[in-house]
Amino acid sequence: MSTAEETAGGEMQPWAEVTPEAARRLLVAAVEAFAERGYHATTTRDIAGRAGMSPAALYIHYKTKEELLHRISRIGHERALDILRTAARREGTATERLADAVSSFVRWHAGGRTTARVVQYELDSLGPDARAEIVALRRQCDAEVRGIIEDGIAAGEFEVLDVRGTTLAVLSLCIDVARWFNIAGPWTPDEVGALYADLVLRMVGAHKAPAAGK
Amino acid sequence: MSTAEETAGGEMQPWAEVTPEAARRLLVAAVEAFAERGYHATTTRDIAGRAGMSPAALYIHYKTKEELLHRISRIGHERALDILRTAARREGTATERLADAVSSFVRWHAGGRTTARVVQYELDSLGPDARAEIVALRRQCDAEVRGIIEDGIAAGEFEVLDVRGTTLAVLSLCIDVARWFNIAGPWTPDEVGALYADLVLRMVGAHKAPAAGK
DNA sequence: GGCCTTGCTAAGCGCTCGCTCACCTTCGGC
DNA sequence: GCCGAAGGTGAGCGAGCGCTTAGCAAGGCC
Repeated sequence: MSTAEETAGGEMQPWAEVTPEAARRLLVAAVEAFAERGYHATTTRDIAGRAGMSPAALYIHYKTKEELLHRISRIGHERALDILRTAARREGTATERLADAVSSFVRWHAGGRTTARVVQYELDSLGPDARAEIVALRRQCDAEVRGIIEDGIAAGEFEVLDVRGTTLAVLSLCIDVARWFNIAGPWTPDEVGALYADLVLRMVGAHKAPAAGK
Repeated sequence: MSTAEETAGGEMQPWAEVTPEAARRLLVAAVEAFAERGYHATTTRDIAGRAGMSPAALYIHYKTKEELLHRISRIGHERALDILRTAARREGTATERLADAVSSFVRWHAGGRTTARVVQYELDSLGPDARAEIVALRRQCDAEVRGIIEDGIAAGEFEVLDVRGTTLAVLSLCIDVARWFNIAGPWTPDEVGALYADLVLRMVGAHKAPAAGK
């Protein structure tokens, strides 16, 4: 299984780039708390407590509570874009690349559900400047997926009525995995990824099956 | 266009069942505020202000802020179930009924985006008892859609790998409309409903087109 | 050994939150 | 014209919020 996320230069430890260690502990604690209760319902005391520190320690490493959300959101979106971009630009037919993109993206949303929830659903809690930066990253995600679909249409592999709408629906389907996964059913991230890749290929009217990719 | 929502006994004024009028005004104000900022970021002063009343007036009609969310969520879910049930139990082939269910359900999420956002995304802000009641309604929504898909398979109209997973994906796709609609693109609720009905029929491998339904 | 710098804590500031309470209208019944 | 109920208000309570500040322990440098 040589799929997008292993070859994207991504770390296995998703927050390894955050230093020093105390700042990373606080950030991981914030991800968990935000995913569980939501940004506004999470207190700085809760975050510091989960990291085993006093409330004041948070403000040595971060200027505000919102900066924590901003850094989480930016790193998460960069990772998401990385996954999609790697799948979009690998070799192979549009069918294979779309299946890879969807299964990788879904696996990320299912496996890292805590992170993905924060990344995908707490966007409105950011201030205008931070939100604008993140929205730009999201548009790039959209462009990568739309690119694959347009390639598939040009190559005669896909049959799509509305490229823009179908792109949005494909991304929407993947993103919403972060909301329901692990609440509803007994699937592994791999299983959901495979199922969703099949569903998406049907949505774009792909003519031939992907190359046995999981 | 004789589709689910017109024949479901639903009101055109969605909150008509809430009386007296002051209680309804407060509830409508709460829906708007919750949809804009989220439950936890909304203050009781904000809700009362939007309704043109003093903060204390809220507590004449509702015991707590959470009771407001609970009532909104229950009425909204009952409406959603109503839409799906009407489409599921009308006459017609499984293909026609599924297309009707999806397009009606999507139109409701797109058109009443403020309400749908609260209903679909603020579930975790409810306490355990209220949440359990709402989750039961959601399971009934799931059962209605699964029923149509199983009918379609039995009738040889659909080809589906995983009934439970596909059902979940169909509902997920529709629900997520409440998150992105009116942010991303220039579609009307009708257009999104029609596009999504087509996409979902592809997902279930429907063999013949639906009967010209919008 | 004296002395900064770094990373942290205990205490608490100012503020706003959900919610309450004492009181004030308005109005139908008689 | 008086009365009680229903529906409203202004002021404010206790609690908890995001964030700040004064001070402390530890380690490298001279």
